[in-house]
Amino acid sequence: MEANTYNPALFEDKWYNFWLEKKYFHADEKRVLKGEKPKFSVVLPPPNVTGVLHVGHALNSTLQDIVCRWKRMKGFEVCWIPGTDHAGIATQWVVERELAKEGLTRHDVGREKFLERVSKWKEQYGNRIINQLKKLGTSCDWDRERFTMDEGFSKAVRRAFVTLYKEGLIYRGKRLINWCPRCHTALSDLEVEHEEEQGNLWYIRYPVVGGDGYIVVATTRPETMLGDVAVAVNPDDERYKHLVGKKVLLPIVNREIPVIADEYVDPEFGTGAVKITPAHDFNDFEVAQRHNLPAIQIMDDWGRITAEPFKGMDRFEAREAIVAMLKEEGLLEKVEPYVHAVGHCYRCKTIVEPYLSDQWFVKTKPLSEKAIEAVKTEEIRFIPKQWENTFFDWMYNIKDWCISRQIWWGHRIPAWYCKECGHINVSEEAPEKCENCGSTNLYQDEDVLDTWFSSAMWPFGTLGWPEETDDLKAFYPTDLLVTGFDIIFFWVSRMMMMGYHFMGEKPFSDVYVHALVRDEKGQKMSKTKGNVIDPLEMVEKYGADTLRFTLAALAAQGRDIRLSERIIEGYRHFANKIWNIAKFIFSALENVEMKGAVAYAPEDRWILSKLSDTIETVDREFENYRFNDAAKAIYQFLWSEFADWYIEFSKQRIYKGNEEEKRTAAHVLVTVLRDAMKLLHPIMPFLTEEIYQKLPNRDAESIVIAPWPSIEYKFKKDEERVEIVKEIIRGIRNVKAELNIPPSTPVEVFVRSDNDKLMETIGKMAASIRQLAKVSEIHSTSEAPSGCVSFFLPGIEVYVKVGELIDVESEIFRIMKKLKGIEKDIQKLEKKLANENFLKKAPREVVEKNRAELEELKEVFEKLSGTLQQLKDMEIG
RNA sequence: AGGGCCGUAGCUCAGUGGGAGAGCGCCACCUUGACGCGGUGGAGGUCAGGGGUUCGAAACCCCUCGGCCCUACCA
Repeated sequence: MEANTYNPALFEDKWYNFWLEKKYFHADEKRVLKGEKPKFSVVLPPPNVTGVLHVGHALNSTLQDIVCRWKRMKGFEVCWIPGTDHAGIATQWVVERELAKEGLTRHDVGREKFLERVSKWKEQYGNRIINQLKKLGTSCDWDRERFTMDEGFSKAVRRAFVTLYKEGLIYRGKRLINWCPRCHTALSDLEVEHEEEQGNLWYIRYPVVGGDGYIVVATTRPETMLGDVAVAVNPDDERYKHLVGKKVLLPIVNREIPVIADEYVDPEFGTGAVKITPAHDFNDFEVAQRHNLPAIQIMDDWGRITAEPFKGMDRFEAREAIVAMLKEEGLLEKVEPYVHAVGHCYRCKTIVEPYLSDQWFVKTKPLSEKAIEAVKTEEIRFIPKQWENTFFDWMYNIKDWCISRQIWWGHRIPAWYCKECGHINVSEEAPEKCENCGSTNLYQDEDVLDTWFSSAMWPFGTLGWPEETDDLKAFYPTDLLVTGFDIIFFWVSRMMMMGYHFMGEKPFSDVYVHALVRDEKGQKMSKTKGNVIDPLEMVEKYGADTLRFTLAALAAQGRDIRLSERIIEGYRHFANKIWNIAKFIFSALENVEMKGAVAYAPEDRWILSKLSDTIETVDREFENYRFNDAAKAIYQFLWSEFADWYIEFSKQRIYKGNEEEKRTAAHVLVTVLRDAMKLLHPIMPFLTEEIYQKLPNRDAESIVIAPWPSIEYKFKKDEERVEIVKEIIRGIRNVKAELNIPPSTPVEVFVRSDNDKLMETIGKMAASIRQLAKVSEIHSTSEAPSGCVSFFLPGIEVYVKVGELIDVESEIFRIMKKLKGIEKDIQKLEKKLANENFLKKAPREVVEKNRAELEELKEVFEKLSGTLQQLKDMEIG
């Protein structure tokens, strides 16, 4: 404790390594199974292996760590399982980009070599984010670390797939899906981001066959007309009734297509006539099915046109070309600017294409029911509750989930096709022969599963499923999930579906949905905007504890966090303050013999009582995931109560007291410090350990496993009396400040009170009052002395003798100002208490409180008026 | 189009039916034996605006304005 200022770099790594060596974070399933300890289990949302730690991760893991460390100290066997996600599309993309630098594509190197390359990449960088988490102090059970593609997990995934397939909940079919022509894979509905974009509505004339004139259709995608199979109108639309059943000639292609009637068409929009392109539009696909129309594909999987006369042209080039050709032929009636939502790939932002292809799907409706029920009955709770709506909204409208991806990095679909009979063999291990015809001529499906399919199994896959492990028995279901709202659909709801289906039980009890971390202007942080705050840089500059405390202090429920380096810097002051509190206490201990009896002074009971209140508050706020309130309570206690008042009080005895007084003060200092460090440990693990280790009253090998403090002290009366002493000191300082008397000028003080207990407390604390308010002497008096400035507190009058220092005029001004304020309050209260409705309808205690307040104000008013009169007399005289 | 969130001190935000609060910033003063990353004292608010419910509203309801987000296949 030699250093004058807080320097976290000197001890953070040291203590983290110590904790790892001691295996404090390792959960013992046997202790739980034997009933020796209650369990508390959490799974860490696995970050992408490609990931680099950002503030969102920091917030996420800090909040979990706070709860886990708190529970650990409360005696729970805490099992917090970390790991990483293989992040199929994202990871593949990173490696493909590397290849591209060498001028290669994945197809050039081939599947096997490519996968080797990805694995190598994962070996090299996959643990980066895990190591970064450790810098933050994360207390995960690293012995249980998992990866969504490790051997056990792969087995779990195959088991789940096969089971769902046999139950008819997974099927294969040719459907229209979202396709990313750049990533070259199918995407689920969720992986498509819709963004408003400025486009056009092109009005195109389709000549009516065997008649005169045209039917005009409006479209945002003229290039798809090559695949049109009909024109649809609303059946009730009088304008077009005569045309239904007739044919029109599709321009450029010169194909005759029917005019059909379908409810789907909105007569109000555009011309009320819609071109139908089943292979390239989701709505059109459905219309076509209702009318038994074929789907004509005119684009390949790279987004290139396959139909003449534009074969080989990119979809957007083709749009220009077709519009130009239509214009030339006089078939383009008009063009209107039009804003519409366009789907983009969530990974590479390429515009996605509805694409007709063979894919695997999960039937989600049957799986969703139990999950919905669980949230309804609060078997699973969302915190804050408002997120339930988001969850329900999606679950009620859930659609089948496309789980096949045309990439290589991921869990390969365990399906083998028979070349002889076409049968699909689905099994966990590669079959030797076709189960239908016995042929050995089999080949495996090329596709892999959506990454979210495996992460949906995270809460039980990490515990060893499908084996019936002790871990599963001890730790499933987990207790808490902490995550961001952006993956409620992707991940949270799917874990619920899978958890109930395979475990027959919920995967977790509480889902705490945390905020999004924005920059100080409220904008999302992004590398392109350059407004990111790098948590590791912050750890280096200010310490992990400071960053953690900042995040906790800002984590109010249901609101985004605006973070700036300035705020983090501000909270380092708090860490520094704690450092200095400890420094003072350790130096105070040097000259004290701790053995022997102690006798509490009033201020001792006061701070111990406050400590108990704080323990109560912190416990409650942690229980309710109100991290900001817990942080605030500790901050307030340590700084505003302990440092500002108690430590100042204690100096009287530490520096000037007899042996017993010194010992008592030291004893209380150390008790409060220890318990306060424990309260703070979940939020600031390193600093609290550093201090705890130096405490003479340490009650465990490490604060990590130290018992959570209990509520032992309740001295309400002492608490109240010491509060009044504080008010006296504050009042004297205030008088000096307002009368422009330098704070250091000693003054004489008289107090008058009928409250013997209070007078006794004042007597005991006289030395503190003299020192802290710079008072020369404090006397008890039975009547108001003259030549004094006075103020009044509940049950006591205080007179400050200012003698010739007094400036009568400014004191008169001061009192008049006060009287004015009091008068206003009295009037307000009198009016309230004159209101019969208030007296009749308000609860009695509220009325009583108001009455008492009024009485008190009236008393003070009278006393102050007396003083004022005295002063006025002095002025005249 | 539907849904949600937010608007409180200069800034960032707590506060959800009975006294308008915190941190930072600001002003003045202080080399007080842990800390100037400190101490003491202080200034500062029509709780976005309007209406309603209530004895009583920053809080509950409705409307308006302003900011943000999510969901959705309207060509």
